[in-house]
Amino acid sequence: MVTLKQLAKELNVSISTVSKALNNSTEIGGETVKRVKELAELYNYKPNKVALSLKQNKTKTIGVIIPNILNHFLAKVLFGIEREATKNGYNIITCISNESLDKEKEGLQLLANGSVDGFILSMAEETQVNNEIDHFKRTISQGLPIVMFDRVAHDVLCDKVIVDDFESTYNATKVLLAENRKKIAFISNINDLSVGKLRERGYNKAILETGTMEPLVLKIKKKDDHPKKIKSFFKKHKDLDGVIAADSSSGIIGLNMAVSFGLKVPKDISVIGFASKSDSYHTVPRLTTIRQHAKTIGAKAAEMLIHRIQNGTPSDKVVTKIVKTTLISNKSTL
Amino acid sequence: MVTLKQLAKELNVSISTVSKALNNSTEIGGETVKRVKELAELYNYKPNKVALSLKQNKTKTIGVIIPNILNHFLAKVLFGIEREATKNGYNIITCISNESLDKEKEGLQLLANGSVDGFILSMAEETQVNNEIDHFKRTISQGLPIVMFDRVAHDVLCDKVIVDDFESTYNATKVLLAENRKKIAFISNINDLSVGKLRERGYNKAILETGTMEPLVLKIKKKDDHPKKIKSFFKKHKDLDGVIAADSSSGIIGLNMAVSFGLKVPKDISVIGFASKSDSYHTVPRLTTIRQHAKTIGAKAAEMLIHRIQNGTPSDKVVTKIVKTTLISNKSTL
DNA sequence: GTGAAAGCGCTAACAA
DNA sequence: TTGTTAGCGCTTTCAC
Repeated sequence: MVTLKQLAKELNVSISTVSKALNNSTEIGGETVKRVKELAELYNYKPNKVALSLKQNKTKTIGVIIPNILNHFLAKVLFGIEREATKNGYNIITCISNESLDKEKEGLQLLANGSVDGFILSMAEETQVNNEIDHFKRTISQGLPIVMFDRVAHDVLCDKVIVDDFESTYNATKVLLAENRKKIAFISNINDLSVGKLRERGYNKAILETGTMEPLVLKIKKKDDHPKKIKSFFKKHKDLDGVIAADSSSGIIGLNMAVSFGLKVPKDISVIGFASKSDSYHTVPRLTTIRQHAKTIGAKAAEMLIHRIQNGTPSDKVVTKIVKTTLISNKSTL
Repeated sequence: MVTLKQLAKELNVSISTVSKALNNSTEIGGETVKRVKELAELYNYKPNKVALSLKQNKTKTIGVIIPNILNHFLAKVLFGIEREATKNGYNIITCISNESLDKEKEGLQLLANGSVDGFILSMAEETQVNNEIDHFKRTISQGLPIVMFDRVAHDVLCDKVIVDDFESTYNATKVLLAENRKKIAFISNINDLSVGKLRERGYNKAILETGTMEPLVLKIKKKDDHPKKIKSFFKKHKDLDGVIAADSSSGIIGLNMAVSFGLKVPKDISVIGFASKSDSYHTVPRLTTIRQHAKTIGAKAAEMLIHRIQNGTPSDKVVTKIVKTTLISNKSTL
């Protein structure tokens, strides 16, 4: 890489002159500016990012700590973050915690050494289960702002972007009730997560409000064989006529399973699940889905963090943004 | 963040003494080392990464340029890269080209300013279609090594990690032929990509080798309604008894479509597709899949790049690694 | 209009 | 055993 020094030498001027010329300082004569710029262009000079970061004590880089990049929702949030960051001249360094508390801590530690100006993260499952939040607080008190999304810790004072999980399943359940469904189940493989619990509560509330129906919940563990679990659940409850799925795959598996049993969807049974558009293609008929607007969530989180970084917002002045879900009616409901 | 300077001041020693003490230099007396380490511990001192990078002229950071993070295969490769990188003390900065040539160039440019020690990338679709490779060559001649994976440019001299695309579909088609299938179609929504073309050729070869059968190919465009396209294709070819899908969703949609038509899988029709384990859950019966070992591909790519960075391998000495696919027989084939 | 010098945080050669 | 100094690449204040 060409440096200012080399340009200066070749032009027989000082380093500071070159620097000023390239930064369009009015101090430097027009002729000199021209000569400098031409040579810089010729050599494809780019200011060294590392030197700049050191000098200005900011990296224009955001640390993103994500529990699982194979989760379509989380990947899409990352996509949104990247886009917004790039738009604002920021890079992102990604750490994947793999749902592990230790890896999450490690990522935070590793980047809190001047590598990044702040963090965007969603808590690892293990972190939520153990309710560990000291490492977040420590990072913030070190002066590195955090924006949490989706799986957030309410006891950590920071900006947050969340989904209206409770309302989304409450409303979805209401839709099935309005279809006059009599036995609506709730299927979830994310029951250890805060968002999973909220979604279950939304469902429960709608069911209990009927006064006649009882919640019927299938909780699937990570290590289970998901299709198998769902299959036996269906076999056990032959009179099921509605399903609300809390995660992206249970709805798809559920619907396909129902079809394979010879049930007509949505005549015999309705299904609503959390899923993206491309996922909703994975069923015939197409799945009626709750969209979380993952990209918006990511973009919003990035926007909030960058705003905070650039304005030096006091760390006790925090905001929580709720991104509302949308119910997209496809052919798996009446 | 605490700096060496602050520690030195508080301890009444020089900065270099502190530095050496923390780096376990034998030059420094045991007592001093102890004092220094204790204070460093107390203040949770971490060497400033940026200063280190500047000093040592290497960042221990890898730039990853990926076309689309919502693609499960690519996301999984990224996962593999991240894991291997972290294992070796490297961070990754991710740029998403979104299949655009310009964004790919931009990402390369933006990070080739001292931000990273090298790149791992898969070409954007637009880049492949236009066959533009100058920006890669320029980056390499700047001294920044590149490792390409999956969608690679054969005319760029760099390390590569690829899949045995041709053989994978050739062999898969052979499997269906061995089942005595008489009308086997090939469905693809990635026909503009190098890998898509190779997969088609593998299928073609196997079909043509029968001497009696003709290739039957459905090419789906990005903007098409995929299920609709597949549906009408099935309607047009009622005697279809086998499907090879080149991408991760066509196989799933195809199988589910067949089931919804009342076909028995695999009795009436067999389906093989490229998909991950979690995707194969999205069909009933479970899809027989070609696994690409995405994580291995990512890990291998990272390993190769780091090796090259740390050993200063001459840029004309390159390696291509082929990661073989595996056919996982599930219930969508006999 | 141009240049010298300091300093961001760190390491390492050299001096004491 | 410890300290001084130079230097990584850059910006910016202050002299000239």
